[in-house]
Amino acid sequence: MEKELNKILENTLHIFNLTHIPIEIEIPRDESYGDLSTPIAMRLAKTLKKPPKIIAEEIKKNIYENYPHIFEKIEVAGQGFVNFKFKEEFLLEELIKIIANHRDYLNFDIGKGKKVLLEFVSANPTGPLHLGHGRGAAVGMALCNIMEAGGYKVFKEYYINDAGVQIKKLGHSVYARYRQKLCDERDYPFPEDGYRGDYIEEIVLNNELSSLLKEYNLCKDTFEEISSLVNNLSCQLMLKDIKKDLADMNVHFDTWKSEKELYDKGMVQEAIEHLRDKGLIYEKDSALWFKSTVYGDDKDRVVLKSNGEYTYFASDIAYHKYKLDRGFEEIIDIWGADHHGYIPRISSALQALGLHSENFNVLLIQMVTLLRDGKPVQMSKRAGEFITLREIIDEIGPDTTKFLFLFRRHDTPLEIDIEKAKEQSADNPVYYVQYAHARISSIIEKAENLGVKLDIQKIKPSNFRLNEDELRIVKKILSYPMLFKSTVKTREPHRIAFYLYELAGLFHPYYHKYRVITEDRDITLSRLALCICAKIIFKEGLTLLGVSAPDKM
RNA sequence: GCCCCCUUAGCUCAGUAGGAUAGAGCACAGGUUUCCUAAACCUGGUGCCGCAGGUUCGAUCCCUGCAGGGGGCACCA
Repeated sequence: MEKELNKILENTLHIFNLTHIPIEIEIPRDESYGDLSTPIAMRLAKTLKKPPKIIAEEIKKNIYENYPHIFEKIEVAGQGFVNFKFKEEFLLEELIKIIANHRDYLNFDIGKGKKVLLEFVSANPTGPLHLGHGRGAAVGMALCNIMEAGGYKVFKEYYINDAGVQIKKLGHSVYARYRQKLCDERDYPFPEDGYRGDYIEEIVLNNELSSLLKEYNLCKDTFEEISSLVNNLSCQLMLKDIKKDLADMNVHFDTWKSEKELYDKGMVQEAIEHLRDKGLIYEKDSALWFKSTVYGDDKDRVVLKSNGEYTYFASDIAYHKYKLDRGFEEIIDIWGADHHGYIPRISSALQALGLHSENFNVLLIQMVTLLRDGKPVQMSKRAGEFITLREIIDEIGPDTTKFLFLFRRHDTPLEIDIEKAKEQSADNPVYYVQYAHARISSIIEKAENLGVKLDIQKIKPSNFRLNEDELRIVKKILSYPMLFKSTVKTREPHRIAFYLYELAGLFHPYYHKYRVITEDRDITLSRLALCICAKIIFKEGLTLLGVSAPDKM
């Protein structure tokens, strides 16, 4: 609907010898202002040196004359808005088009095949995923689906931080627990900064670890002797759990990139050399520094410490270089909001490597707090007391978990009330939306059983009989493209979730007020068409969010 | 001290890349089931959009300052 208006406005402005004018179209707040509206006359007032109302009148007159079959009413209002009300017939034609070819309606070519690397979750494999990771996973997966529907080519990658001291701590913790549990050495010292969570014990008691270490005598060999083996195995087992959590959330990655591999293949050194060749690396206090200030960072950053070790930032540079080397044109990283301070330095590195800053985007994911009985559940990672993503998925199910993660802008803190999430009531938006889909499915099924079937080839707008409530739903459905485009542009998946919630909020009352299957054949077919369309949208939206769209509940 | 984010109805939050008279849900009160799924629906009313300036035809939205809340500052990861 907005696409047609856009074209019409473009043609109209062309008549006035105006080309390449950005056309804004919006849905007016108040229904009485029409279906769509444009403030274009106010925009043009300056260039044309005419009052906006005069311009608006000219636009109105012109469109009225040339497109009498599309508009019911065109009005000039306010300071110069042009408000459009479509003819019912036009709206219904649009509806039929959706049913006839919904892929065409739901997919867009905003990205024009642009290759995007989307990196998300990337949690250190030193413990189970927590809620924040889950939120990042949900947002990442949804964003990927959305951008692909928007014509981008998106690759999803998980970066495994398996090279640093954290992995050593993990291995050391596992080793110490092993001595304590399986070697009868209850007093074996546990590393002070080790990981104390129960999951360490689970790794130790896991038969897989024991069997993999059969050839070694862990009770005799010192940690130093077998550390690399234990570190590695612990990391592998941890990753296995992480992969399972993500798989159960239906989150999948195209590639899992290991940090350790970057070192083993000399890519870290290579990346630093590359920057050195560009004159962006210098030595100070026997350390190597990257001139990130050249690209707007507050201060230069160390890449090679004076003790000869690379910083975490060094491997990050190498990793992001690797992203570019594979030909990706846009880099999107999804991070916890506590990492926001890293944006300038990574952005600097990418710019130094030749990427324009607008092609690097970071989505920051804010904290998730869990409420039980209305009170926040205290979490402390050091003491090993925290609620894992796994526990929440098991308790409230993956669909609810994902939807709740996506029912808020990603950069604002989120509270999840676990009692409410389990309630499966109106407090729980995911059920509200899914239920609308299930209800529609049930209606369509019933109609089929009664032998009522919509023949899309034969149906014409003149067959339709839709009332005011129904037209409101039709318009909401027809506004999907606008919503979708804004979601792609802003990279804010929550907009889809809110849209679906609003659509469900129109459908449920409608369902309650009217019956779809009636004695009147035309009315039945009309309403059925509306239902089929709504179902297409619910299904699409939920799928984009990674949430299931059940036919029965 | 410096940087980032947040501040909208009693509560939780939207607000369509600057538009018209700022919206939902919850909570609270009352009601609805012979009917395609009651996990639903209907009827009730609320706002110094944190404060103060600025930009302009127009600001909840952009800029500056201030206040309150959260997060971050490293040759940690």
